Amino acid sequence: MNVGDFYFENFRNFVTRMYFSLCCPRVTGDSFYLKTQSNKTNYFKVFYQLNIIKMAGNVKFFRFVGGYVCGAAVTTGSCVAVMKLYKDEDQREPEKVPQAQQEIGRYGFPLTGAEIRNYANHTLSYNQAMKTPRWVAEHLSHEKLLGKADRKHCKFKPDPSIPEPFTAHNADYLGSGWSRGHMAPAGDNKTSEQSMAETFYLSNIVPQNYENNAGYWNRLEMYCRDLAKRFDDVWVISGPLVLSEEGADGKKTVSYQVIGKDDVAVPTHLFKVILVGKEQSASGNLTNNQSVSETLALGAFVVPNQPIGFKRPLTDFQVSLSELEKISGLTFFPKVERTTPSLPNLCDRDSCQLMDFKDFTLYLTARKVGSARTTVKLEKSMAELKEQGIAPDDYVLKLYQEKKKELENKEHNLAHLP
DNA sequence: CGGGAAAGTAGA
DNA sequence: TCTACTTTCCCG
Repeated sequence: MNVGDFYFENFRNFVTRMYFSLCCPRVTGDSFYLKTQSNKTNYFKVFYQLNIIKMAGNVKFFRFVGGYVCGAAVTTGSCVAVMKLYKDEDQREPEKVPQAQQEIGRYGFPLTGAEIRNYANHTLSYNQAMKTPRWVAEHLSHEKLLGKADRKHCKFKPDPSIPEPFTAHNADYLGSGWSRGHMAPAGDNKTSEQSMAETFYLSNIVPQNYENNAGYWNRLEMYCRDLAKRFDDVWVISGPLVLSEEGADGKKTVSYQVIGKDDVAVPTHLFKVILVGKEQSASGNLTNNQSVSETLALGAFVVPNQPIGFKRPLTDFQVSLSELEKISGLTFFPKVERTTPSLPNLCDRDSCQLMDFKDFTLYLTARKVGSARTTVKLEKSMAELKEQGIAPDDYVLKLYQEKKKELENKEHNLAHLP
């Protein structure tokens, strides 16, 4: 789905909601919608702010709805036309609802907000009660991981497409003791500023333990990106879990912290399902008797939302797909054939080995050396590496020497300014 | 790569 | 003078 279609989905959702709130105000009971329903001017104002501005510069949107709809809405300043369109649409295709259901549903059934939401490079379903995503899906490929989009230019912010009563805010997280953990990682979106910025919407964020986020989970995300070098396609679905705990009395209880004024749910665990496609080294096309599922391999992982050291291999946290589906309430990749035998295990086809302490520390050092702004900081990074008993590899050494020259020149010039 | 907090600045 | 935002510095 392109960006225009994405905006159109928001537009359609919004119009549908407004339509329902106009029809049955007593049922919605929602101040946000009630406030607007009795005042057409105000209604249009909100409508305009939320939707038209976003779509104004988008040619694809105009094409999608046939141009005249949006044109009419904008030029006449009336949403009646838009609503009428949807009404007419409904009348063209009358739903055959049984009599009993017609009465039960006279004022509509509850809305969950769990509908699929599409962004430039990720797709998610939101949980309006938890104020976190239910799941976030991505497709990784070698090409899409190239680029130089920088997370320093991004800001965490509420997702504008999530209704205000159901969204988390930055204030919920700040000072809470929990970090804002991406489900679709920023690092998977180096190719586009736009798609990276969208991963910073709080609809893609869950409260995550700092050390877990920067450490084990970070390395798991790196492993996924590494897979994209060896497989043509990598699909990743990530999300939060709240799992039960058995007390001393043997009773099982689900208990989880909530943070901030919005009561954002802190997950006890995080899951990640990884499905890989054809291996890049594979020569030739599929043979006729090779089924699609044979070219796929899958791994499902459940990781506690707490610090996890380097000693724990990823396979410690692997679970069967059916087990994860049972505890998450989700069915993953429903279009994949589920005939026996089950899908090949990712950890049989690939290593499932995360970066070890030495390589990870070298990687972090390379990052720090590359971004050092003074020679003091530069030397400090190298000293820290030595303190941890790790000798710099060729790559770090080369980066260090280049950066050292660069900074010495800069600081020399600065010291001799008139 | 993954994050945060303190310090500094602009505006009411 | 207080608040809100940006810049700078910091951590694993």
